[in-house]
Amino acid sequence: MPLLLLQLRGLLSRKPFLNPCFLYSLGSAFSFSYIPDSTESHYDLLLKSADGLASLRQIHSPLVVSGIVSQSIHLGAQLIAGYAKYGEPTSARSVFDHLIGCRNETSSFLWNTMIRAYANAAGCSYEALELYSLMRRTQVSPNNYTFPFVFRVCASSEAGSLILLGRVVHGEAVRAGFDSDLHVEAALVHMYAKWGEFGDARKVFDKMVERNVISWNSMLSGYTQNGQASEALILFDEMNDSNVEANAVTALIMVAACAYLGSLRLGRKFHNFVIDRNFTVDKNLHNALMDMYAKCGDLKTAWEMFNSINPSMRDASSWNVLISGYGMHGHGRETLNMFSRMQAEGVDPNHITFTSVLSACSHAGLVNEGRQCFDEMQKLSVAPEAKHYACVVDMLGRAGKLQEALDLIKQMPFPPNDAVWGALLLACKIHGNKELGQIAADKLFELQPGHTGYYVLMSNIYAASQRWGEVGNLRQYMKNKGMKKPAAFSVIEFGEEIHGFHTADREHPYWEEVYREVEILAVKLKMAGHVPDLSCTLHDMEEEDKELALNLHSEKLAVAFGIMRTESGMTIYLTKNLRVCNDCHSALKFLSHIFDREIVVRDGNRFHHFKGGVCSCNDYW
DNA sequence: ATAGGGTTAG
Repeated sequence: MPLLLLQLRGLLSRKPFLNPCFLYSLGSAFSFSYIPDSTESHYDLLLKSADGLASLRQIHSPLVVSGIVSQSIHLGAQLIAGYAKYGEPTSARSVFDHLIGCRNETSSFLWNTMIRAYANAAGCSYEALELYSLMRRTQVSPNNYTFPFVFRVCASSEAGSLILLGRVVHGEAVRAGFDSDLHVEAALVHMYAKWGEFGDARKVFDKMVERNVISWNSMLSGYTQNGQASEALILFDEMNDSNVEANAVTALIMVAACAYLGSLRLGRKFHNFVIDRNFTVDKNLHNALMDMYAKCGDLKTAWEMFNSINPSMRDASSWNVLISGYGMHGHGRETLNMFSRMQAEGVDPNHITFTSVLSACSHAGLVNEGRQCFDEMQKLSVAPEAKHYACVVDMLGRAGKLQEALDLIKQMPFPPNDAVWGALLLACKIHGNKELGQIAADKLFELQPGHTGYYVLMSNIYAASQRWGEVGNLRQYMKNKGMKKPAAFSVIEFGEEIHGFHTADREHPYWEEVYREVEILAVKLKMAGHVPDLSCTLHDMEEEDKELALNLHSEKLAVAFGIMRTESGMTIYLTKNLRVCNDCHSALKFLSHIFDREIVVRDGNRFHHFKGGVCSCNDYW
């Protein structure tokens, strides 16, 4: 055993804080000639303690010179994994190519390591898949370690829709006989669930002999990420009935599901679940809980949770959750104050922070502040992305500065996406600008031909300027393509009860009573001065039908039910999947005054707090 | 000698 190795071992056992790489560079600096008799285990130790790209490269070159790397796939794999860890897949690949070139290597191990290196590196999905395909062409067999890496690549969001390829590889795993391996199955469940292919995910999941918490979590998060949070709740009950115990990750996913649904009661239930099970509340879970309280209308608790974090432990993500929470409730000034405090406390804002701040400015109509913020982000070298442009266009557009919004779009250094044009289209609908709206719509129909919302917006713009012919054409087009206007849906929660209402709902068990209550409310509203806004209905109806249709909007049914069923003075919490229409917004303001109740509504875009006849959004939404 | 799940915007 060479001297250096003995010394290293000795030193390390006595002083474990000493990094052998440091000693090694010391040795090189004094020209100790240890390299010629260095051994595999010597390098093994060095590689294990390499703590950065520089030290890795330092070890790499003598390894090549001595020729040891060509003899040891073990060392080669360590180098590959090391380079991958420090974000250098290209260097990893050169080691791999060198080894494959000189060794005629047929074991799968090195290939797996290299595929993993690509799978973990950002933006290397294509390389990972290409290597997998090369592996098969070179007659090296993929094994139970290979498939999970490949499925993870197919599941990764940067890789677009790789689900088809995933299915092909799934077939290959079946033929190779690895499809009932626990890890392969878990990776498959994750991949299918991630892409919302619940049938296939379920098929793999159901036939797993050993169904563990990881696979359950994959299914649950798949549902939540694909907008099916209520399915996640159902599955969670199923999990409870199984013999698998939920863990802190399960709780995190479920808290996020409640945030999505806007259900404070369920959110609290899962918070208690975390406490009862004594789960460690790490930073992520803490943030998820804060976010849930903010998104369920309970800003006070979100704020308290934020304050319970030791100030020195507050990082960008905890600030981001708080800032976005205040922003979506329309508290523009407070949001900007928090943004300043964040910077004063030395936390660097990131792209998410700026999205939240810009959107807060948009909600609160703080145009100048928003413009400043957009300039500031570029000074802080946070590159504006499409979502930031979308927020600014939204902000300018809502404030009626449509031309400025269009000018900004034209100045963008990359092609605007659907979010940007969508913001402009919405602004055109609010301000009734048919010409600009047409420009935005043409782009959107090209970019997202299947997105129903844009057609609905454009037809609203035509309708507002009485272009019935064009309204008809658009509707006919949608009908031909089988596109349906998304159904409005409102949920009201009180005590232990949750009730959902569609537009003109006749399925709710108490719909007849609710309809009677709505009629009573309509009379009270008129007496108080509310004028029904008939523009919120389809044009080809009789006038009286229009008024009736307005009264059956889902939020009116839900609020009527709330007024019937809850004690006077109690705050009413509503969640709606789409934006509130003008007529409902006005009606809710009057109702909050007539019944002297606070009504909190989370619509598809933001919160409205109705109290004493006014709304926290100042009619700006 | 290599393997699986998670939050934050709109």
